[in-house]
Amino acid sequence: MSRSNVTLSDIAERAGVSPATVSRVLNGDSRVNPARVARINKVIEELGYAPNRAARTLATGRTGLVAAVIDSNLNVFSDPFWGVITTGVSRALQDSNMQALLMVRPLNEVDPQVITMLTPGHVDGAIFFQLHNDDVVRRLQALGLPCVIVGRPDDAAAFPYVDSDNFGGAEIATTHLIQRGCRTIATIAGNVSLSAGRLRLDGYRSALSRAGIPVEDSLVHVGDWTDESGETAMAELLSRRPDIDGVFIANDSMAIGALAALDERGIDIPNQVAVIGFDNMFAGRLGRRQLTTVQQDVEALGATAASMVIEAIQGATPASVVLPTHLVVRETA
Amino acid sequence: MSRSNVTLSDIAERAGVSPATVSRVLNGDSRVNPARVARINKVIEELGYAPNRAARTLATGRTGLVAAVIDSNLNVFSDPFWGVITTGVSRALQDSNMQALLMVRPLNEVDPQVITMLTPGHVDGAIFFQLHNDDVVRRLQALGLPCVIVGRPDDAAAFPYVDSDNFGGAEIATTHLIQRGCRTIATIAGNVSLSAGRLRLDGYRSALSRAGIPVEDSLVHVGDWTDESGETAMAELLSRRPDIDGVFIANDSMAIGALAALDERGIDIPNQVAVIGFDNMFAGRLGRRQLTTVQQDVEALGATAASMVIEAIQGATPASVVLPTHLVVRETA
DNA sequence: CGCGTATCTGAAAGCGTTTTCACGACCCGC
DNA sequence: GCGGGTCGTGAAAACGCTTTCAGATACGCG
Repeated sequence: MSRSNVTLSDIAERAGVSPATVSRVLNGDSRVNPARVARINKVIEELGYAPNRAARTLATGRTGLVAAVIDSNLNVFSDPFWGVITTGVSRALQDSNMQALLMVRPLNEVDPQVITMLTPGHVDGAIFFQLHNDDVVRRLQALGLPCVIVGRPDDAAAFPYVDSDNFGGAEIATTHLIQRGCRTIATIAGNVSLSAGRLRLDGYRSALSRAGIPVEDSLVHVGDWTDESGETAMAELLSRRPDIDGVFIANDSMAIGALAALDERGIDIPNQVAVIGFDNMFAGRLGRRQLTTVQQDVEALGATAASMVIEAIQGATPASVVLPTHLVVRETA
Repeated sequence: MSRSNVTLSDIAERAGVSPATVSRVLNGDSRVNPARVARINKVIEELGYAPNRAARTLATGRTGLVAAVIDSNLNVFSDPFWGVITTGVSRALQDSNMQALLMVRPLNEVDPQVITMLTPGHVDGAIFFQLHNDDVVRRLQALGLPCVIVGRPDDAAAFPYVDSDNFGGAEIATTHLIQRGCRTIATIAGNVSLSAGRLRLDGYRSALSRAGIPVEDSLVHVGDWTDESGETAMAELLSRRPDIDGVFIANDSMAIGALAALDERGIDIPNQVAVIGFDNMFAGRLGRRQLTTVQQDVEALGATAASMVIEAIQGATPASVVLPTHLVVRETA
C-alpha cells in the first residue's frame, strides 16, 4: 500500500487554494480565475501530480476503461488480425485518455468473470469481436453497457457494429477476373454461417450477375477457411469443371491451398486460371508467387470500433460503419 | 453516473451484520462465524452483488490491473504472435482475478501517457514486449513498479524476463540437419542486434562445433527477417557455396523466401538441400510443401509472463524463465 | 470464582476525487 | 445607493470499500 503519491490536496495546500478549485482546474472548469489556473498548473507540474484514477472513478462513476472482449472459443491462431485490431482499439482509446482492458474468455455461456467485469461500473463500454451469437451482448446491452461489435452481427440492426466491406471486396475481385477475360469463374466460399462468408459469396454472385454471366452452382464450393479445405475444394471444382479459368477464394489461407492444387496439375497461373484471395494475409510473404487479394484496413477496424464505443459512452447512438476494402493486384490475377 | 448497483452496505443491512463483517467474508477472513458466512454469502448470491472495483482500489491501493505494454514502433504486422501472447497474458491474469490493460505506445521517448499510467497506483505491474531499449523499464522499475519482460532484454540480469529457448531451438534444428547427413550447412541469420537473432545464430554454431564440423563464415548470411531478404540471402549463399546441402534459417518468413530461391534453381528439397525454419508461423498454411521448423509455445510465453508479474506484485523476485522450443519435422528436412 | 486471553464483531476513520450548496464580492441598472 | 444578478470560491458530503481499534462475549486456568 505504498501511497507515495502526491494528492490533489497537496496541490491545493501548496497553491493556497481549496481542493475543489484544483479539481475544477483539472477538469477544465472555465470559471476559475486565470491567475489561479496558472499557479495551480505550475504546482501540478512541479510536483508531478497525476490524479488518482480509482478515486476519480469512485466519485464520477466512470472508469475510463473499455473492455475488448474476445471469445476464446475462436482460435486466435486462425486470426492473425486481431492483434492488429486490438492495437487500433488501444491507440484510439488512449487518444481519448481511456484504456483498453483485454478479456479473452469463453463467451458461449454465462461466464461469471465476464458478466461481473462487464456489469456497468467496472468498465464504461465494451467492444466484442466476431461473436458467435448475439445473446451475451444483448443481455449486457440491456444492462445499460454501451457495446460495439467488430464484424457484422447476426442481427445487424440490433447493435452498432463496424465491419470491412466483404461484399464490395468480393464484388470487385470477381469483377477484376471478368475484366481480365475470365468467363468461367468459380469461387471457394468460407463458412456461410459467418456473415463474412455469406457476404463474400454474395459479392461474387453480384459481380457475375452484373456482368450478365450466369451464376452456376457447379462453380461454387464451400470451404472452412483452412488451406486444406482450399486444396480439396479446388480439386473438386476442377474435376467438376475443367473449363474454369478464374477463381475467387474467400480467404488467403484457402487460396494457398488452391494454388497448391493448381500447381499439382501443372496449371499455369494466372494465364490458365487466375486466382484472387481475400485478406491480404501474406503480404509479401509468399516468396515466389505473390497472391492477388482483397485488402482490408484492419487497424482502422479497431480504431473505428473505439471511436464508436466512445460515442456510445457519451450517450449518442453511433451508426454502424462498413469500411472499404480494396483489391491488391499482384501476380495471380 | 447510474449507480444502480448493490453495495456492500446493502448486503450488511439485509444480512443483519455490519459492513465490516461482510467485507471480511468477501476477503476470506477466517475468523467470521461460519453461520454468518453462510448467511452473508446467501444474501450476496440473492442480490447478485459484486464489489466495486474502484472503491476497493481506493481502500487497498491495488488496482488488479497489469499493463501489457507494446512498443508501437515495432511493426505489429511483422509479429503475428503477439496477439497470441497477449491472449496468454489475459487468461492467466484473469485466473488470478486480475485484468490486462493493453497499451500500444511509442516507447523510445518519455511518453507522458505511458509514464503516468504506469506510475504506481494506476496499475499493479507491467509486462513489456520486445523492447528496443531497457531504459524506460529501468526507470519504471526504479519507481517501484513490478515489471516483467517478454523476450530477452539487453541486460538479462537486470530484469525478470521470459523467453523461448532460441539457442536450444537453433541447436536442435541444426543437429537434425547433421543427423540427416548434411555436411555443408548454411544459415540465414536474423538481425543480430536482436537477442533472438543472436541466440539463433549461436545455437547453429554450437551444434556444428559439437559435431566437430567447422563453422565457416562463407556459410553464414545475415538477413532482416523478411521473405525478400531470405530469398536474396539464399541466392547469395548458393552462388558462394554451391555445395550447400542444408540450411537453418532464423525465421519462417525468410525460409519462405529461401524456398523460392531454391525452387527457382530447380533444387530438390529436401534431398539436395534440406531446409529448417524457426517459429512455426505457417502451421499448415503453406499448402503443398510443409516447412520443417522450430516451434515455440507462444501462449505459454504470455501466461508465464503473467505469473511472473503476479509473483513480483506479491513481493517476490521472480526468476527469469526460458521456455523450451521443439522441432516440428515436416517435409523440408 | 475471578482474571487473563482468545475469539468474534462493529464503529469509525480513512482512501482521493467530484460536486452540490452556500456565501461573499462585485457589478449593473434603476 | 440599493436589490438582483453573476462570478469565483470553499466547506463538506458523497462515492463503496478496507482496516484499525476497541468492545463484548466466551473460555480456560489457577
